[in-house]
Amino acid sequence: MYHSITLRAENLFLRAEKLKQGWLMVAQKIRNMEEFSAKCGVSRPTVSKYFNEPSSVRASTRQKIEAALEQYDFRPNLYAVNQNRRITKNIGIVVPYVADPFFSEVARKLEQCCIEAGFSPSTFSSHGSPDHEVEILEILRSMRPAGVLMAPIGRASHKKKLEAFCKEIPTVLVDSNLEGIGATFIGSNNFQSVPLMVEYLCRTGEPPCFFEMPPVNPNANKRRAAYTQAMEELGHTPHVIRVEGDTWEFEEIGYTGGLKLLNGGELPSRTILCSNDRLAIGLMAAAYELGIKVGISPECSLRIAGHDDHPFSRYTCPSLTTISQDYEAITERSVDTLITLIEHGKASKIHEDTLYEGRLIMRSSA
Amino acid sequence: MYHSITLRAENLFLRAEKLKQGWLMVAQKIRNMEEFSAKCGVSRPTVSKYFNEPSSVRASTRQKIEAALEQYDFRPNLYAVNQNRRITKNIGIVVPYVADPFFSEVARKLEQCCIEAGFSPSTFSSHGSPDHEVEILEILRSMRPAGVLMAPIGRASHKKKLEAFCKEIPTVLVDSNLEGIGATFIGSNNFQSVPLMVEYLCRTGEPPCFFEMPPVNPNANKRRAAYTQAMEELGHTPHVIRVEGDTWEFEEIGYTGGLKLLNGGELPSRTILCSNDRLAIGLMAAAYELGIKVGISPECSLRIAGHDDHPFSRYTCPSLTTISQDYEAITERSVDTLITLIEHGKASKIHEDTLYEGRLIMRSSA
DNA sequence: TGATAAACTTTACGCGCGTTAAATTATAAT
DNA sequence: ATTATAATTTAACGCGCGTAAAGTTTATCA
Repeated sequence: MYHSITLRAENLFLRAEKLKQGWLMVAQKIRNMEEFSAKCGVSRPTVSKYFNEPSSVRASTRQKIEAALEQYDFRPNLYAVNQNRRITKNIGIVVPYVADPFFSEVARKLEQCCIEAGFSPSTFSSHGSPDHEVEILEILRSMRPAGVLMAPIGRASHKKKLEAFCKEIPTVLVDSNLEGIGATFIGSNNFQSVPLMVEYLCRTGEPPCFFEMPPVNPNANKRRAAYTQAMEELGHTPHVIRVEGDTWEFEEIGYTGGLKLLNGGELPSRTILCSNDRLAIGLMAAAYELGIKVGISPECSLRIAGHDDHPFSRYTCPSLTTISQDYEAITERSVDTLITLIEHGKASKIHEDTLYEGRLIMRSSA
Repeated sequence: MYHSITLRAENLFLRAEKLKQGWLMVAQKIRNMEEFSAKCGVSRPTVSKYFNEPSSVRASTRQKIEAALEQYDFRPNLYAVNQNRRITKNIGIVVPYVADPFFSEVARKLEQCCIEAGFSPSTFSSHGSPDHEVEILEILRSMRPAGVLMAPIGRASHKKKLEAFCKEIPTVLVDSNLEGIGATFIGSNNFQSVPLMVEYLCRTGEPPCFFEMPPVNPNANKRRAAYTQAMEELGHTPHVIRVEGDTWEFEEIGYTGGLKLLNGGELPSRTILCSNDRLAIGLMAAAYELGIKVGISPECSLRIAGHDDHPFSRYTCPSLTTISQDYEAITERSVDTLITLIEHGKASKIHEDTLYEGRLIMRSSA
């Protein structure tokens, strides 16, 4: 939408300015759209129109403006623009914990989609703290965004404040759903992905137990429920192992919990399905430390599987068998939905939640 | 002229408001500072002063304002504020790749420091693309930030554009230095940390060879040089192994490069020092796949060490021996430096670059 | 060629706030 | 109580741009 100035053009300009001004070595800066429109030979309202939508002006006019843009380095003042537009072109993106590679990937893809759609994304991380999440909402409100893409922390989120926020600003929930909050929810279908994994594990060895931490978000709950259901449907007894921990340091939780579990000797199954990859990574570290071989090969005594296809799960030792969420589809669909919501108002609120299916990624840990 | 019109309209509005308040007890929405100051019983300029610096108004006045703040949630319009302030309270943060946990940690800490100092950070990730890095600079310029904290991509960065940017806006370089660009540089001292590791490795086993990818940034170059120097000082012959790859998927590069290397059979040493942890993680995955035992215990045939203390390196199998950079010190110092730069102008440009020392983290991989 | 629509120019208002100067009031110190 | 000082109020301007209305030019098509 806005045009960047090439370095070459800048240098040419500087040279021309120096020649023109002779003794004054100062390059003339364009201070505002008024000055710039004078250089264009086009009126300010037309230049304004151009910046809002280049195709809305005549081709000949556009050429004049773009020629000037190459010579003079001008961009409309962001704050003046946003103050005067009844609605900004900003989209807020909120993730619960950006240091979690899963969410940094999600954030990256969301950003990309927003930019492609002509919006300006601003990404925030709640850093795992519900208070900080609420603070972000405050900041967002002061940004008057056109809409918000939000992956909430989950169970600990301050739901009433979220709800109030969503009523004010079009918001699409991503990854983790909070019933009745936001215009729509887009995420993955745990009741498809988890049974897929359970079935695979049962088919290839001992039926799995389920390794989880206290459910910080609805996904965790759903995954446990999906596990139990799948096991029962296959005629097996489900076993859920819960470990303590309420931080977002999932690897640490999986590691310390894993040490306890594996030392205890009362393992209900030699196949462990973890509620997410980060937990699995911690558990694998614990197993390694205890000299327990993990994997599908005959000499191994433990199988471990995860969920999410964490970017590093490809490089664990052994590589982690997991479920891959359809990042691309989820992020694209989220942005699309939000934009129609922005453009067509709440009329399109009829949107049903969208759930994408996960893919089984068979590697060597299970 | 138009003020009278505004005032009249406002009176009408207030009257309507009184009616409404008598009817229903709905908390009225404040539209601007004018309205809010009326509710406070304080003049608008004073309220304005309060928001810029609460301690600059009398305690009794502050109480009035804060009492009103509790009743009517009002925040000054972000865009109007920033348009009118000669300089904003924004600080731009740029990292080369936010999906790299090292940088997401750095970004998180930088954000935190900025907030504590009363500034509003905006974080951007170059996503490993120099073009995108330049685009971010354009966006940043339009944000008129008070200053910028920048971890550049490095070798591939468009240096001239960075240089031009830094001349315009106070910028502190973090993590990766570009000679002559920016006001100061703050990072860690590779010529201390790498020798520390080399010495440790030599003392406890076979002197290491150095595993690196094409140096994407000055750090990589310095680490190699530091390795070579340290080896020579200890009377050993340095061996540098370079693997190909120009993306930011370091694990993948380490993995494929590692497979080739370890299959080749021409390994110069059974101890490998990697130029960073992510590369080491990939290499370890390759070793695992080839059935090569990594670690310090007697039955292992390969030692691998990294650099950076990547959040995940604690949970690799085996856990990764590495160098921990002093994140806290680096980020705090960066923000401090930037703020003095902002407040005292370029007068304080005398700042020398600051290098922090790394700590040896002995785990079980080497 | 003339009629009509489309694009443009001119003029002007308003957004919400920072900021300043002068006048006023509150507080502290003598 | 008087004075000096600090804090506040009042009034007003300007930031840079979106936007609207009315008049003018340019393009389009018969």
